[in-house]
Amino acid sequence: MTEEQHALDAGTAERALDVAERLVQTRGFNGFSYAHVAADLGVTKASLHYHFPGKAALGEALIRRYSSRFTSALARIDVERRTALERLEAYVDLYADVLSGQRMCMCGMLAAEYETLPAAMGDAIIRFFDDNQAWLAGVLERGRADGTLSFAGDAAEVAQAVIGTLEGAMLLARPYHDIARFQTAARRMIDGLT
Amino acid sequence: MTEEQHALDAGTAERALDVAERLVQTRGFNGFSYAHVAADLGVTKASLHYHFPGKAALGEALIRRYSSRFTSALARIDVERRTALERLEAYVDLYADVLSGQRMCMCGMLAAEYETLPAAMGDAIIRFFDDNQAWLAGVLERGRADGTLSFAGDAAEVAQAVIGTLEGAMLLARPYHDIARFQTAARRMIDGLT
DNA sequence: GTCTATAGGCAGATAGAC
DNA sequence: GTCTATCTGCCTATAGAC
Repeated sequence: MTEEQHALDAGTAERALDVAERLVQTRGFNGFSYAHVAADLGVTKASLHYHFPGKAALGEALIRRYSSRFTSALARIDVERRTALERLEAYVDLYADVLSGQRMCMCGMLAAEYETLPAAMGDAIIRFFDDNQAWLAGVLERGRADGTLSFAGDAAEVAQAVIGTLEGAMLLARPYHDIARFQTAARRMIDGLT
Repeated sequence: MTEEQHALDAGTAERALDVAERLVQTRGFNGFSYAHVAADLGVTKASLHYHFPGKAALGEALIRRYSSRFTSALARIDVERRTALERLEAYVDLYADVLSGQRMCMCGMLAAEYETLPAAMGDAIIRFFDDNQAWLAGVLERGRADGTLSFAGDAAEVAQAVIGTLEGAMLLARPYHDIARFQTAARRMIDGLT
């Protein structure tokens, strides 16, 4: 089954996650409601409550799926790219793809709203960034060891800085509707590591 | 009249802005209501509607005041700091001060919610970042000219990258309740320019 | 300027039929 | 699984007294 077919055949729960994910990434968790999702899906709010008991559960499912897909993407990069630089560029492309869909990184958006979120969602967001940082730190460390990357200090710190740079660049590119703004910042960041 | 006295004596409108500003910076524009502000102030919602006809007007007033104060802060830096590096560090301190109050940069928070905001607020946010970028580009350009800073390419691009780095670092530091996370990223950024 | 009272709408959520 | 119907509460906002 192709990915396209899967999207068409997906059950209500999965399609609800698709719609809710887009809404969170464009409007924020506090900027959408069950009514929005239901209308877009052509079902009633009550139907959604069958699949997700409440908005908190929906939010947790959103982060779970998003994190899982991100982890898979990182594993794919490990397989498909050889050098640290290529892996770094592929990582940046993950963000660029999100932004090209007029969206913010879901966990970046949720980080902004952190104070208002159910505790379980907050914990999951932290884990998302921890996992990203750990993966990136590994790439950076190996790149420095084999001489293809160059930076001073702790790889974990640089990994943090990389994630912050990408999230910040996305945050600012969106109001301007200008993906080039993101690409320029990302390019400068990578250049600073080579 | 001292600033402290001013804060104590401030009229309802000004105090409402103080409360709303904090709420926007911690919870987002879609994460607070007139009821929150009124309760914190000890007045009724109707009273707030006398000072600000609607939430959109309140939001515009918030950005207007925030931008005005930021502009004043930049002018003060121009007067009080001499070198480009000192000005850059003072600029970073503006952000650090916001974060140390457990807050996100107001315009960074609003940038995340951009899609859901009244058009006038969106335009004002764009102007805020444009003004910041213009000021920073000037500092960077002069620093490069006198040899105290070192970077390649367009100063305006670097200014964008600096703002993005700081906003991104704030965004990520908040869920961790860890200001050091911000300071580390800011320090690395400045080191990359010297 | 601030209040009480109220309007109209949308939020998240549930009960129970089909 | 999905529906209709309904609930309670909060939202933004207004009218009019003091």
